[in-house]
Amino acid sequence: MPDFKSIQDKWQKAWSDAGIFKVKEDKHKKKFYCLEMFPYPSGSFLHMGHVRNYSIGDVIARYKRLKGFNVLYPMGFDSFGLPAENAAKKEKIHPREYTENAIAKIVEYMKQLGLSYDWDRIIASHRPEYYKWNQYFFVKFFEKGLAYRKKASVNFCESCNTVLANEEVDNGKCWRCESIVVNKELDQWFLKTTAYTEELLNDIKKLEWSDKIKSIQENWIGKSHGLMISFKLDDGTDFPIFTTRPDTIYGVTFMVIALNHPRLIGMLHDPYKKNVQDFIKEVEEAELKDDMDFLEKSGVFTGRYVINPLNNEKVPLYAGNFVLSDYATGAIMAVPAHDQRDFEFAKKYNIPIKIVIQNKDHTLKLKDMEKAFIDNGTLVNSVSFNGLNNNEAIEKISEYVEMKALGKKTVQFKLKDWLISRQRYWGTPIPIVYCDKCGIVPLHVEELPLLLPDDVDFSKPGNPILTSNSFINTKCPKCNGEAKRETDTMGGFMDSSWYFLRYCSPKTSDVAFDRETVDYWMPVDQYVGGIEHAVGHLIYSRFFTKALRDMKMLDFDEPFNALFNQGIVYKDGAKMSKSHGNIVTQDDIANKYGIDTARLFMLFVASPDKEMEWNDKGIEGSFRFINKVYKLYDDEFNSMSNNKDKYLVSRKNIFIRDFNKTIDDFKLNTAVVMLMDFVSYLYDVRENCSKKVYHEALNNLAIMLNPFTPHLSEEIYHMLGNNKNRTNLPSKDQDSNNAIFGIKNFELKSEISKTEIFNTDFCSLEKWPEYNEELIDDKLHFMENVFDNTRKDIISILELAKIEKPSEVKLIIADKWKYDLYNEIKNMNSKNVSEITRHLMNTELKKHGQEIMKIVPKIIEKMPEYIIEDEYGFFSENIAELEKIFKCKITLIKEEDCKEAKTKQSMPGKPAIIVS
RNA sequence: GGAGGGAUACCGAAGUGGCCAAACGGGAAGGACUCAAGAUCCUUUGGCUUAGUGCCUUCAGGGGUUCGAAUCCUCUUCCCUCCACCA
Repeated sequence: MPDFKSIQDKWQKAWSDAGIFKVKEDKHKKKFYCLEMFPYPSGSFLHMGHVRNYSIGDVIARYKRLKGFNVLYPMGFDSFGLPAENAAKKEKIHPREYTENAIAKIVEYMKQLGLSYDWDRIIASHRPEYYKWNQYFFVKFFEKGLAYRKKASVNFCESCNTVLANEEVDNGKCWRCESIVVNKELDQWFLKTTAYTEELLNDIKKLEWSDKIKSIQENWIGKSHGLMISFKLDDGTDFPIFTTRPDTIYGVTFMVIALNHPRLIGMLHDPYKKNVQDFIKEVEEAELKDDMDFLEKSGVFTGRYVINPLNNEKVPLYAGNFVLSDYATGAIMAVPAHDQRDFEFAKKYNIPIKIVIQNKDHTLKLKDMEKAFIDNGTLVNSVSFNGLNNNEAIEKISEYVEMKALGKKTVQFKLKDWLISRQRYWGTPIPIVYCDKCGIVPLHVEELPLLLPDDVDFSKPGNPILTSNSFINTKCPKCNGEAKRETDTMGGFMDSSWYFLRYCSPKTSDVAFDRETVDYWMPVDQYVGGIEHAVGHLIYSRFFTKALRDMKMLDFDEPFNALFNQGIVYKDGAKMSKSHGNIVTQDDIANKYGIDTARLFMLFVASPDKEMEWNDKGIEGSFRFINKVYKLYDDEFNSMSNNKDKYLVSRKNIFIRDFNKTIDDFKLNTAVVMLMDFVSYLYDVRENCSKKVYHEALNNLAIMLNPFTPHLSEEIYHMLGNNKNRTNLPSKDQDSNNAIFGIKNFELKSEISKTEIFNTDFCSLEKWPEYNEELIDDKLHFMENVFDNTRKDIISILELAKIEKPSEVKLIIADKWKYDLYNEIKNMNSKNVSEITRHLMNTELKKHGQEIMKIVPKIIEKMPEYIIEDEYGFFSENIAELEKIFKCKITLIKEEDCKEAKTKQSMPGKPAIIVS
C-alpha cells in the first residue's frame, strides 16, 4: 500500500516551496474569485464539518484554476470576538496570544488539508494593520452621517455583559450564551443601514443566490406598504399609527401602545399610571422566566382615549405586551373583528368588536365569531365606503385620508440601523473622543490605528477597557483639551463586512485596499458559506459595499455574485462542534486513511448543499477507490490490442463533458461517482487499448482528480512521467515505497529555477482536458452494452447448464418486430406518443406491450436507428472476440431462419441464446 | 403563525415522465487467491420462479393525471431548517 502520508507531505511541501498557488493580477487571464467565509479561530483543530466546507471551496478553486482562470482563493480569520476574551479571563492569557496561537494551529491544519489558498494573503482582523481600516471606515461613515450615536432601547445580554445587534438575538435569547436578552436604554453607536434599505431589497434580484436565502433577506428587510394615519389623543395631541389595513379603519374599537414607548409614562395619570407601571414590571419578570414565544397577549387600560379621525369615535388606549416599540410608531389601531391578535385581546378584556368586512354570503355574525375574519370581503359599517371590495377599499380609503390631510401612504421596513457598539475588550476600538467643549469628536485618520490598550485587568467584571486609564484619558483632537475616549468596541460584523476587499491587496499600508486590484478581482465570483449568515454578515457586507461605492471607493453594487450554502454536518443529532463535544477531527480520519480519503469521502457521501449525519461506515469505500486509482498508475501496463481504443476515447469524452456539467452544478457527490465509474471502466478496457490512448486517458484522469484528491492526483501525474526530469515510468521493484520516488524527483527539480517549475511541472497547474463532441459515439456504447450483456448471459447460461466447454453457441438476432414497429410509426406520420401508442395497441405488435411504450418515444424523438437496425452487423464484427472469450464456435442466426427459437429479449438488441 | 427542505431497498445516497427493480458506496452472502488471516478480484443482494426468456410487489400513505409515475397534481402523516406578536 502506498504511503499516503509521505505523499501528501511531499506535495504540500512542493506546492509551498514553489509557491504555485500565489496569484497576481493578470489582465490577460480571466479572473475568478473564490471565497469561503473566513472563520473564527476557535479551538485548535479542524473537524469533519470543516473538512467538508473547505473541500467544497477547494474543489471549485482548483477546478477553475485548471480551467485556465486566474483564481484568487484566500483565507483569513475573523479573529475578534468574545471567546478569546473569555479564554483570557479563564486561562489568564492575553486574548491576542490566545488568538495568534489558535490561528497558527488552524493554518497548520488547513495546510494539511491540501487547500490551495494563497497563504501570502492571509489576514486576521484583530491585527492593527487590519482593524486600523475598520476605524478609518468608521470615521468616514461618521463624516457622511452614516455612523451616529443615539440613546436607544437595545438588546442587552447580562451574561455576556454587552449589547447585541438585532441579528444576534435569537428568539429573545443571546446567540452565544442563550441567556435571555433584556432591553436597556443606552447610548450606542449605529451605522445607518436603513439609508440603503430600498437598494438592499431591490438588488437581491440581481444575485445568484438560492431562493431560500434571498427570501430570508427579503423577509428580514420586511417591506410593507400602508398608511400612516394621525389619530388624536384625547388631549388633542397627535397620535400617529401605521397600518396596512386602512380598509378596516371603521372597525377600530381600541388602540394599543407599546410598553416601552417613550411617550407612554408621561401621558398617564393615577391610578392608571400605577396600574401600567405594575403591569410593565410584571411583564418584565415574566419575560425573564419564560420563553418569549409563549407569552400570552395581555395589556392594561391606560385611562386615556384616542379619537379615530375618520368617524371621530373615541376608543380606549391600552398598553400591551405584543406591540413593538421600535416598529413604525410603536402603537397600533386594533380591529378585533379582522385581526386575530386584536380579536384575542378584545375577547380577553371584553372590548367591543365591530364587523366592517362581510363575507361573500353576508353571513358573518358577531355572536358566531370564534376567530377574526381575515379573508377578503365587502365593506360594511364604513359609511361612504360600504359595498366596496376590501382590496379596493384600501386604495380608496388611503386616497381619502391623504386628501383630507389626515395621513400619508407610507412604506415601512423591519430592517433597522445596525448597532455596532459592544462593551467588550476584544474588538476594534471606536475612534471617538468625548470632549466637554467640542462634544463628540472623531480621531483624525492620520492618528489611526487607535490601538487596543494592554494595561487592562481582565479579572474584573464589565468591560476590561474601563480599567485602562492610559486609554480612557486623552486629549481632544480638536481643541487639545482634556477628553475621554469612547470605550465601546465595534462588533465583529464590522470586520467581516469588507475583508473580501482586503484580500485583494492584503499588505497595503497606506490604503485599506488598492483600488486597481480590487477592480480586477471584485466582485467575488463564488462565495461559499453557511446559511446562518443570511441576515447578519450578508446584509452588512452588502451595505458596506454600497456605502463605499457612494464614497467613490468602489465601482460595483454587490460584493458576492454567487453564493453557495453548504449543508451542516451533524453527529448524534447535533451540529458537529466543539461545544457539543461530538466532533470527529480531521486527524482522526487523516491518520488512518490519508487526507485525500477524508476529502473525497466528505464530498462523496452527500450532496454538498444538504445536511448530513456523520457516519464513518462508508469511508472504506473512498479509501479503496484511492488505492485503486493508485494501482492503475502503478501497474505495469501491457497492451494486448487496440480494440477498445475508440470505445475509450468516446467514453472519455462523454466523461469529460458530463463531469464539467456536474461540477458546474455543484453536484460534487455525483462527480465523485463519475470518477469511480471511469476508473472501473479503465480497468475493464485497459488491456485492449493502445498505449497512447490509454496514457492520454490516465493523464486526463489525473488532472480531473486534482480538485478532489490533489495529493494523489499530483503523485500519479508524476508517475505517468509528466515530469521533464523523469524518463522512465516507475516500476514496482525500483522502490518499495513509491513515495520516495516523488521526493527524489522533486529534489531534482528544485535545482531548476522556480519560474520554470511554475507553469510546467505541477498537475495542479495543468490544463483541464477538453472534450470533443465529434469523438462521442452513443451507438458505440449502446453496442458495447449489448455485447457485454450478451457475454454475461452466455456465461450464466453455461453455468446454469453446467457446460464447461461448449461446442457451439448460437445467437439469435430476434427482433423482427422492431422493424415492423419502426415502419408502422413511420407510416403514421405523427409525433403524438399517446396517439401512436393507442394505435399500436390495436395491431399485432400489441404482444410486445410494455416494451413498445419504452421504445416509441425514442423512435419519435431521436430515431436512434442503431437500436433496431444494426445489431446483426455489429455482432458479425464481434463474433471473433466472443469466440476468443468462450473458445468455441459462435454462430449468428436471424430470427426468421430459426423457427423454433423464442423471440423475447431482455433488452433491445440483445440476442437470444442457444447453447449446445 | 409564516417560509423553505425532506421521506428511495439492510444503511448512506443518486435518480424529476418510458433503456428504472432503481447509479455509486457501505454492509451482508457466495466464490477465486491463501496453510490461514488480511488485502485484492469476481458474483449475488425486493419476492416467486425459469436452463435463459417470465411473473408479482416496491421509492412515507391515500386519491388523481397519463398508454406509461419514484418522478407531475392533490390530500394526509412524520422529520428537519429558518423566521416570527412587523400592525
